[in-house]
Amino acid sequence: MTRKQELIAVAQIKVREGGYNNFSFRELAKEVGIKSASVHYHFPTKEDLGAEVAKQYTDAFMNALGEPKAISDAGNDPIIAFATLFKSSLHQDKQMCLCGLLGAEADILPDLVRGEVKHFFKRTLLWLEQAYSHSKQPNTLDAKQLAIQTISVLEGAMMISIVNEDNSIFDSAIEGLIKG
Amino acid sequence: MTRKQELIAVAQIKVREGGYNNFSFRELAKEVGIKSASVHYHFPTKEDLGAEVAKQYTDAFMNALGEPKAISDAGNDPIIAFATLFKSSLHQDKQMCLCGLLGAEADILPDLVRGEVKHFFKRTLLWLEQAYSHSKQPNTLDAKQLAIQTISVLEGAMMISIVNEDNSIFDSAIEGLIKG
DNA sequence: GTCTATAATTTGATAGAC
DNA sequence: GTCTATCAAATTATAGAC
Repeated sequence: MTRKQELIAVAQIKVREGGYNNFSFRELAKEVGIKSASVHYHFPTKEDLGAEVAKQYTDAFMNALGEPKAISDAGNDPIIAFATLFKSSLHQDKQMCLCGLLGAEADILPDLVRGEVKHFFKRTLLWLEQAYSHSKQPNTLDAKQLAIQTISVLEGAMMISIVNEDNSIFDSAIEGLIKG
Repeated sequence: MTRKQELIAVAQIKVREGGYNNFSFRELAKEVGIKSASVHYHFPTKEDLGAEVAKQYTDAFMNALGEPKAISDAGNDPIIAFATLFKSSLHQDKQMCLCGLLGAEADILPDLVRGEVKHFFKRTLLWLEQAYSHSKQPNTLDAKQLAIQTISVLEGAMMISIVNEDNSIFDSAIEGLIKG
C-alpha cells in the first residue's frame, strides 16, 4: 500500500467515527509515521483528501457489490446481497456507512466532498432500481421508490444500531425488506 | 426566551448542520451577543451544553407528537402523524434530525450526549411500538419490528433528501410506510 | 517525498474583576 | 451574568531545505 493509500485508509476510519471534522492532517500524519506538512504533498487541501476518501469508499462499495444481473444469474436475490454488504460493514467494521454520516453533514461539506457523497447515492440508487426493475416479484410500488426505501432503511437502521450498540436492531430492520 | 435558551437554540441549528464538532462557545456567544467566557457560566463544559441540546430536542419532538391514542381517537393514523412530523422538520427547517446526525457520530460523542441521543430513540421506538400494537391493520411483522423499520426509513430518507437537496426522495420513501 | 519551522486562526477552559 | 485577559492546545496551510 502506498503512503497515499495509507493516509486514505486512516482518514476513512476517522470520518466514519465522527464525520468530516473528525480528522486532521497531523493526526493522519502521526498514524502513518510522517509529518503533517508531508500530507500536503499528497493532498493539497483537506477538501481534496476528503473527496478522495469518499470516492474510493464508493468505488470499493460498488466493486464489492458487483452487478445485479450477475447476482441474479448465480441464483441469489440482489436486494439481499445489497443488504448483506451493509450488514457485513456493520458487524465487521462496527462503523457507520461513510456516506451516510457525511450525507447528514451535507450543509458543512466542501463542494468536492459533497459531490462525491451525492455520487454514492446516485450510484447505489441506480443499482437498486435496476435490481427491482428486473424483479419477478409483484409490487405496487415502482422500482425507483423501492430503491429509495431500501437504501433509506439500511442507512437509518445502521445509525440506530451503532448509537445503541445493538446490531439486532439492524437485523430486525432488514427482515422487512421488500425482495427483488 | 432566556439567554440560556437562546444559546441552546443557536447550538441546535449548528449541530443539525454539521454535528457535535460544528459549534464552538465563541460562535454561540457571538450570535447571542455575549462573550465565550459567559457561555461557561450557563454551561460548565461543551458536553453539558450538547447534552442539554439533545434533551430539549427530544422533549420538543415528543411534545409535538402527543400520544398515539389521542391521534387515533381523533380519527388519524399515528404512524402517518409521526412521519408528518419528520416531513415538516425537513420542509420547514431544511435540516437533519438532530439525533439522527448525532447518532451516526456516536463513537465520538461525550457520554452525556450519547446518553441523550440513545434516549431519543428509546422514546420514539416505544411510541411507534405502542402505535403499531394497537393497529387494526393485519401484519406479519410484530410491533417492535415495525417501529424499528419506520424510524429507520424516516432517518435514512431524511439524510438522503438533504444531501441531494431533493425533498421528493423523502416523500417517495414515506409512501411505502406500513400504516398503523 | 519528507523534513523543519512557522504563520494565522480557532478551540475549550479558567481566574478574577465588576 | 457578563466582562477582560489569558492559557495551552489544535487546526489548515505555506515556504524552503534536503
